[in-house]
Amino acid sequence: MVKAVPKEATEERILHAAMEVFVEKGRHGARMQEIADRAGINKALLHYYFRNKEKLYAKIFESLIWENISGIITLLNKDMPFREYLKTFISEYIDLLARKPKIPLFILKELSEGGETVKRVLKELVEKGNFSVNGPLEKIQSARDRGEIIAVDPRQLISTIIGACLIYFISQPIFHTLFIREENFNQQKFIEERKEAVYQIILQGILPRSNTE
Amino acid sequence: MVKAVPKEATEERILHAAMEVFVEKGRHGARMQEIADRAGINKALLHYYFRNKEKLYAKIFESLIWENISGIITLLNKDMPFREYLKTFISEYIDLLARKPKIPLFILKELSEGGETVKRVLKELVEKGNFSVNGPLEKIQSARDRGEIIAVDPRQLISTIIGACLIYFISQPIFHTLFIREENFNQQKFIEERKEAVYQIILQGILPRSNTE
DNA sequence: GTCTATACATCGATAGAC
DNA sequence: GTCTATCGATGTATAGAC
Repeated sequence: MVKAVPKEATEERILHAAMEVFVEKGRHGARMQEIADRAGINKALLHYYFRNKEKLYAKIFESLIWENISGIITLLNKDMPFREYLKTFISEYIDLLARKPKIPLFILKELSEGGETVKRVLKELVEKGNFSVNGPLEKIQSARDRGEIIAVDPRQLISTIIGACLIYFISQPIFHTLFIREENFNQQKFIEERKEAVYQIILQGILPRSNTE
Repeated sequence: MVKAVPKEATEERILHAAMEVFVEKGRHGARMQEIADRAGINKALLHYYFRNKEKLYAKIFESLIWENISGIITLLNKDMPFREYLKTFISEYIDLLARKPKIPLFILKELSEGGETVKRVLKELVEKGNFSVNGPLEKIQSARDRGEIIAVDPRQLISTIIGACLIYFISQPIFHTLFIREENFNQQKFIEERKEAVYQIILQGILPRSNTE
């Protein structure tokens, strides 16, 4: 037990480097050489730990999509009064996106290109993961039954919320190009404002109205 | 002038094939061989028309992002009463997405990976394109001044609308996996419902309320 | 487990005939 | 303009020493 560095050190370093490179460059743009370099090893060792690029990619994609989906579903399954539920979800999901802004675009693009590996992982994810969206769907349904919100299709509502949260992070380059003129744009501040803006428009959008128009 | 097929035929076929392949496989996943095959020619001819892969890619990316951005901005610049404006934008933008669902994800991913070519094209787009979002921003501002809608940051509002329209199309595989249980899900119908859902939640979200809570 | 050296495959690009 | 054949570069994967 003299070793200060645990056995897993190398494997962990590889996985960490691989995740960076795959997310930055995509499945095909990623180079084994670059992954090896960032992990501080050589290519041969990559193949010793993970037989080939495909298997390494699968590991990375699997862990990223798993982490992401379960993260969102966990947030969607929290139990609290509806308004607080909505506010908390938006706030925490945006925090999550701000921490790792490039993950969603990576996952979505890989899913849409949909090679065999991706399809397999997605299938396994559903079978093993036991991810159920029934909780959130029922939650919205019952808020609607209690008259807290108006009649909406829960799937539509969830789509809108997630889309509203996501858009800034996936469109950041084009958004900044088109909308930002300020020299020193305060991104931190904008993100905080975004939380409030999304919450307000969604909440007001589904609250019942006493006055008829 | 005996030739029935015009000179441009080959070049057009190449561009068409290249667009398909680049959009499906991405910049690095695309293969010159596959482009040649789909265009019904051989690799050498590809290099005869477009010196190399980079230039071919640039052409495709350029035309796609130009078409897309100017499409959205054109929709955003229509002149009509605010409610109708909102409804029309959402409806027509979703129609546009339904027609070419894979383009946005392609553009967003390429932008985020941001190689030199992409940066150059984006820069040229802004300089030459003279794309101004001032129109839409002022439109929202004045609707707000007239009291038709409540006080909102126009940039936040536009982001929310676009995110809400976009989300279904970019997340289609995962959305279907998680939310669709029906054997014969009617996508056409869902998209039509989506238009109405987005319009309603956004409109209600920004309408003034007479009753205070 | 980790390295160097190298085999093997693929792909972008070019030469040269027609 | 279009083709076949081939080069050269790059990238994945393996052999074999330590």
